[in-house]
Amino acid sequence: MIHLNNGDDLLLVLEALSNPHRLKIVAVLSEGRQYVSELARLLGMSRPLLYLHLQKLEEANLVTSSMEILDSGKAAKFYRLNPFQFNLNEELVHQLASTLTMPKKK
Amino acid sequence: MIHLNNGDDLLLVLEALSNPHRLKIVAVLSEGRQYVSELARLLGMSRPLLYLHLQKLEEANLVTSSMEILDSGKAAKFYRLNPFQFNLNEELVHQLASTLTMPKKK
DNA sequence: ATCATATGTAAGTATTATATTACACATGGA
DNA sequence: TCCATGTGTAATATAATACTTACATATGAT
Repeated sequence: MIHLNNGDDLLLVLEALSNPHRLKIVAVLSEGRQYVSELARLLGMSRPLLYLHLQKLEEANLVTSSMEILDSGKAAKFYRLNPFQFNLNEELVHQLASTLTMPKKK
Repeated sequence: MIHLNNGDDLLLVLEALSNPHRLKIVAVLSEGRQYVSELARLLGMSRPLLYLHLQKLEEANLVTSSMEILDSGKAAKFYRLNPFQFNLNEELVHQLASTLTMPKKK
C-alpha cells in the first residue's frame, strides 16, 4: 500500500489524480491490469497521449508496469494499479504541508 | 461536511488541492479563519496571486468567504475552511469516474 | 513480402495555469 | 491632507500541461 511520507509525496499524488483522463485510467486499471495499446482503445485516446498520462501516474507510484508476452506472441507492456488509500482531510494537509518544498517544475 | 456527488466534483477538489500554494493555504486556514491581506503576509505571496488560488479553492467548495469589520474599523474579507474528509482510494475513483464528463476548460 | 499489431519517442503546437504589475477605490488615524 | 491598510481586478507575461503528428523498430500470421 502506498504511503505518503511528506508534503511533496502528497502533491505528486494529487497532481497525478487531478486530470479526467488519469482518473479514467485508474478506474479501468482498478478492474485489472491492462496493456497500453488495449488501454488506448478502451479509453479512445492516442497511445502517445496515454503514455504521457501513464508516466505521471507512475511517477506518483500509483501504477507499475511490466513487459509480458501476449497469447498472440507479441510483447506487451502491462500496467497495474498499486493499491492506495488516503484519508484526505484538513488534518492530513496540515501535517504534510510543513514538509512541502514548493517545488519548481523544470 | 463536503460531499462528492459525482466525478466532476471529485476532479474539482483534486485540481484545487494539487498545488503547493493551495495546500499551504488550506494548512493555514485549518488553524482558523483569516483575512486575505493577513493571509498574504503569512504565506509571503502577493494578494492578486492569493486571490487566484482562493478562487480555485472556493470553486471546489473547500473554503468560504465573508466580509467582516476588523477592530481597526476596516472591512476585511475572511476565508474559512469547510471541513472535508475524503477516503481517496481506487474504489472511490472507480465509482465516480463513470460520472466524469471529461470537461473542457473555457 | 506485406499486413496487423505491438512498443517507444522526438518534435512541434495548442491550451491552461500560474504569476506579476499596475491600477482604482474605501476608511481610519496622525 | 496624507499615510497605512484594506478590497478588487484588468492586462500582461511566463511556465507548465496537454495533445498531435510523424516517425523507427519488432514479431507473428497470411
